Parts: sequence; C-alpha cells; structure tokens
Amino acid sequence: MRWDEIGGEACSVARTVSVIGARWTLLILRDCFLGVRRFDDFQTRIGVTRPILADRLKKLVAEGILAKCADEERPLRYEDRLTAAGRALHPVIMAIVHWGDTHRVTRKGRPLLHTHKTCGHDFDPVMVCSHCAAPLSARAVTVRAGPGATPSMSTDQDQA
Amino acid sequence: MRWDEIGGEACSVARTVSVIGARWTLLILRDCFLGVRRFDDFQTRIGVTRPILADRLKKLVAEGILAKCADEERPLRYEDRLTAAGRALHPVIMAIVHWGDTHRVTRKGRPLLHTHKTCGHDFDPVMVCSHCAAPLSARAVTVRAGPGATPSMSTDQDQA
DNA sequence: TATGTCAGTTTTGTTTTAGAACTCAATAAG
DNA sequence: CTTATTGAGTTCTAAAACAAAACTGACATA
Repeated sequence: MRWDEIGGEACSVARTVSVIGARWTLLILRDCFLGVRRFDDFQTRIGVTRPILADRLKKLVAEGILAKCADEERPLRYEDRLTAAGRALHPVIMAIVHWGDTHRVTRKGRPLLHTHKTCGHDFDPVMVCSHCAAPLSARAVTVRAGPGATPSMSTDQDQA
Repeated sequence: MRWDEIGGEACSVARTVSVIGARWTLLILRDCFLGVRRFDDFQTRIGVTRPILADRLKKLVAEGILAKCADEERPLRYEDRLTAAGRALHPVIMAIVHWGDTHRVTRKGRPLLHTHKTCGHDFDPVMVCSHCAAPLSARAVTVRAGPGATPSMSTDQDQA
C-alpha cells in the first residue's frame, strides 16, 4: 500500500489518518483549537516552512476540516477556521494532549492546563462508554466486523 | 523547527506527535490493539515495506510503547507487545476511529463495531470532563499556561 | 515614493520513502 | 546431512517529500 492510498482502506483509523496523518497537520490543528487562524501566525508558532504550511492548509480545506473565510476588513485577509467536521476532531487532540501530559511531562509540570467552562474546574479528558458511561480500558473492548468491512478484517482478538 | 526536534517543544501535542506522528505508526498501533504482534503479520496487514516497518517498531520500542518479548516456543520468535504506556494510547486510537466512523463512513456502514465487555453493548467512545463527567465540546474548553510552559505560549483564546 | 504585511510560489539541495533483493539464524523436510 | 522455509530484519537504488531561502504580487501605510 502506498501512503496516499490509505484513505481508501475499509478502516476508520486509516481514513482518519489520511486526513490528519501528514507531518505538521496535528500541530496545525492544535493551533486551530487555540484560536490561530492566520497563515503567518501558524508559521511563526509552529516553525514549519511556508510551502509545507500552504500545502497542509489547502489539504485540510479540501477535506472539509478548515474553511477559508474572507475577513471583512479592507486589507482583505483570509482566515482558516475549523468547520463542524474540524471541531469534531477535538477528542483526538485532547487524547493526544492527555497522553503527553501524563507520559511525557517534565519535573516542571504540564505546559498547559485545561479548564472546563461548564463546571469551572481544571480537568483531564476521560474516555467513557456511550452506553454505560464507565471509563474505557483497552482490555475491556472487543472488535467485530461491521457492515462496511471487507471480507478479510478478521483479527478481532484481545488487546495487549 | 525541524521535524525531528518537535519532541523537545514545551507542548504535549508536539511531544506525543514525536512518538506516534511518523507515517504508518498509527496503523501499527491500531493493529497492536487488535492483537497483532509479529513482524510479518504487521507487514501483510498494513502493506508497509519491511525497512520502514523495522524502523517504526524499533522506534516504538525505544519510546517505551512496545516491548520486544521472546516467545517461549523453541523456534524462538519475537513479539512486539504494548507496554502500559502503549496501552495508554488507547483513547487516541479510539478518538481517531470514532472520527472516521462518523465523518468518513460509506453507505455500507462502519468497517468495525466495538463492544464493551463490561456492559456487553456496542458503543461509541465519548470524551468527558474528569471533574463534572459532562461530555466535552471544543467550545467549552479554555487553556492557560501551566508550570511547564515556556514564557511565550500565550494564545489561550477561544476555540473555532 | 518607499516600506511593510499577508499569503503564498519558485528554486535548490537534502532526507525520507518505496520497492526489490539480499542476509542470517533456526528449524523442518527429505 | 544437505536443502528448503520461515521470521526478522538489512542493503541498495530510484522516486517522492521536505527544508531553507529567495521571490512574487496584491494591498496598505508613512
């Protein structure tokens, strides 16, 4: 399989990775969720080169993750804003942040703290089951072929 | 910034991406959570070339995500198994799967269905606040500098 | 008129990747 | 006791992606 074909696999991981899996793309999305919207702000904050940033933004727009909006101001600036599909990637970013917060933290502590406006407290993201609301662990999850599976996806064994 | 330096940033997203952000690595981890542990099984299922697979497995072992265990059998085979730190990446994979299940699904339906052994039902993963247990939305989260921040991380604006 | 900002594109080398073949050790088959 | 097979890579070459820097062009401000 070539890298540019993984979006065609019958696998939700592969399909999502084809959207967010290019180098720098996750750092761009991180900044989107922090409110960054302008080309030069991305470039300064991330330090990615301009050609690559232009390519990634273009692809995120083509995938429906970002939308290029003309800012009203007379200099006619553009903004890349998250669409609803883009905002739906928030759990992916939060899961990534949380792993870094717990497994790659220095003695100084976390780089960023997250506050939940609804309840007013600092929090960690927790993944729970939509049916019983209990926190999920890898060992408590099994997998079986769904209606969109190709005749092959068989390895639905246990985890770890 | 060069790609191989992002692990040194004071950002949990960048630090995590330096571990899981290389091409193919997320597909390898997906298969790990499905119980795949042998070199040739990864190679057949993913279709990645052998040199790249060898490189990615080596790096995941170096990062403490996988551990190379000698299988007891006399042919002396090796297995790459998830460590505790590797299993902690489960929410990342589940968040990625869920986005694909909801935003890149075909008319045929989902490729895989997930069952929660604890409650016995098919489920979707839901991210909630560790303090109030309410589902998280991007707009309800704000960010501020933590103790491990570098003096610069300022853009703690609103989302979207 | 000169200077600056924004959002790129072009150009030029350097890395990384894909694809195929090759190595090496330990069985397994004849 | 050779010969083949399997697992887990390594080596090699050509193609693709990437990094760094300079360049473009529209618009605005001094």
